[in-house]
Amino acid sequence: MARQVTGAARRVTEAAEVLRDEKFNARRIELAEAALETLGDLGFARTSLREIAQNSAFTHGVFHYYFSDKLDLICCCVRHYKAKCVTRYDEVVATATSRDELTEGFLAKLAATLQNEARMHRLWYDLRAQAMFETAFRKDVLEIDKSLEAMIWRIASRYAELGGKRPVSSPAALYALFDGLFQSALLRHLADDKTAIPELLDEVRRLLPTVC
Amino acid sequence: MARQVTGAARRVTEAAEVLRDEKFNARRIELAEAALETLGDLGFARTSLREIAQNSAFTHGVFHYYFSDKLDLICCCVRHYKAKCVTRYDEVVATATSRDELTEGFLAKLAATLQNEARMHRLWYDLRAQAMFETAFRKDVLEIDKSLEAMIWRIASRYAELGGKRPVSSPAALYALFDGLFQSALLRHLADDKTAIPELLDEVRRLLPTVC
DNA sequence: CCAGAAACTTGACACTTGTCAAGAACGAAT
DNA sequence: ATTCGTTCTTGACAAGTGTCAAGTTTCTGG
Repeated sequence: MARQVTGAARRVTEAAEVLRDEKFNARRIELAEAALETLGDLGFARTSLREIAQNSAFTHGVFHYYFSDKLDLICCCVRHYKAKCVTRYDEVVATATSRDELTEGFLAKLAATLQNEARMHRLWYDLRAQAMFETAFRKDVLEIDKSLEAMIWRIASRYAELGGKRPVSSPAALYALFDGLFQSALLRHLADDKTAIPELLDEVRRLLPTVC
Repeated sequence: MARQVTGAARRVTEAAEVLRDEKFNARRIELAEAALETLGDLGFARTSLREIAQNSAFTHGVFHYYFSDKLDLICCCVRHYKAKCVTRYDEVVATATSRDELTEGFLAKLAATLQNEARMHRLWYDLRAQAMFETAFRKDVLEIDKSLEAMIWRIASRYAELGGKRPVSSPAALYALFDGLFQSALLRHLADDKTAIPELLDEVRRLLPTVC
């Protein structure tokens, strides 16, 4: 019986531990989300923990309580950010029943992303560049890159399938192409170039049938 | 005669002024080159004027003497850096007499660049990302981007010409494609991925005949 | 209700940063 | 040789940085 009790007691403590862990992790994500706001505004180079704290409901000490250091925080931000991005086009891919439908759905989301989430995306490009200098970022960044490549590949495959074809180039080349176009359009958009978005859409509209 | 003297005198002072300006500019470039060393090592975020000075033969004060502020210095670096890059493949384009020759020349230079100038290129990607946050960089970065696009276009046009064809996509799309591939290969190369360079070469070798 | 743990705040630390002023070294014209 | 403008060095300043320890509040199990 003593054994049962200790067993039950251990289960309870373990459950409590799990709960605490979850709460801890949920808080980390809250903090990461708050940090992303400032990071999107200022970029990695100009963002300090105090600035993050000031633009949020938290004090700068909390960040040190939940993260071992600044890099740990940023890494958590990057990882969290990933989850949001990768599924962006999945619904379009799942519901589209024709090439045109897929094209228009994709383009609409593309334009909306560029318009409304420019800050987050410039942060992504910033962090990807930082990963070339900072070893600590590399693993996460490479992983996200792979996920994005897979995301593009899902779109292209579906598009090809709807036309009874197969994509003509590799996942890597396709991702490079779309990522490059998006990056360039983003920069131009941020530089107040009103033609950036329409020209990106034109380009993609023209490109899709030739690559898939 | 008095007029001639003052005219001559003015010519002399003007000549002296031009000389001084040239000397001043030459010094600025020296300093920019020294700064590029450290920037390539540490990236924009972690590079301070003092660090630049310590890794060079100069003291940190000189930089303030020749540049109005840090951004001015970095801008000068970016502009100077541009001149080097844009002509990298011109010789290959000019001398190649067949598609194969052009391909192999291009690939060789591509591999060498990735191998030997990784530091400078990661700096470029860093600065391009910074331009999304820092207005002061945008003009120069957009200009360099245009030059690089033109550079890729020269290669593609020549390649197409040698096959009696024309490139099938726009300059923008072609640049996006190659830039995206290069950027991804660079990150992998810096992460000690030995397959990065050969896989890039394979990809480009496969791609060239399909786009031109 | 209360003790002890968890969550958070505050303020201080050591250090780095960009900037700049004061002056030294240098060079050239008089 | 002296004077004057250019070039460069040095040291200082204020602001900002990541980090952390000490203390306060809040929560929670008994």
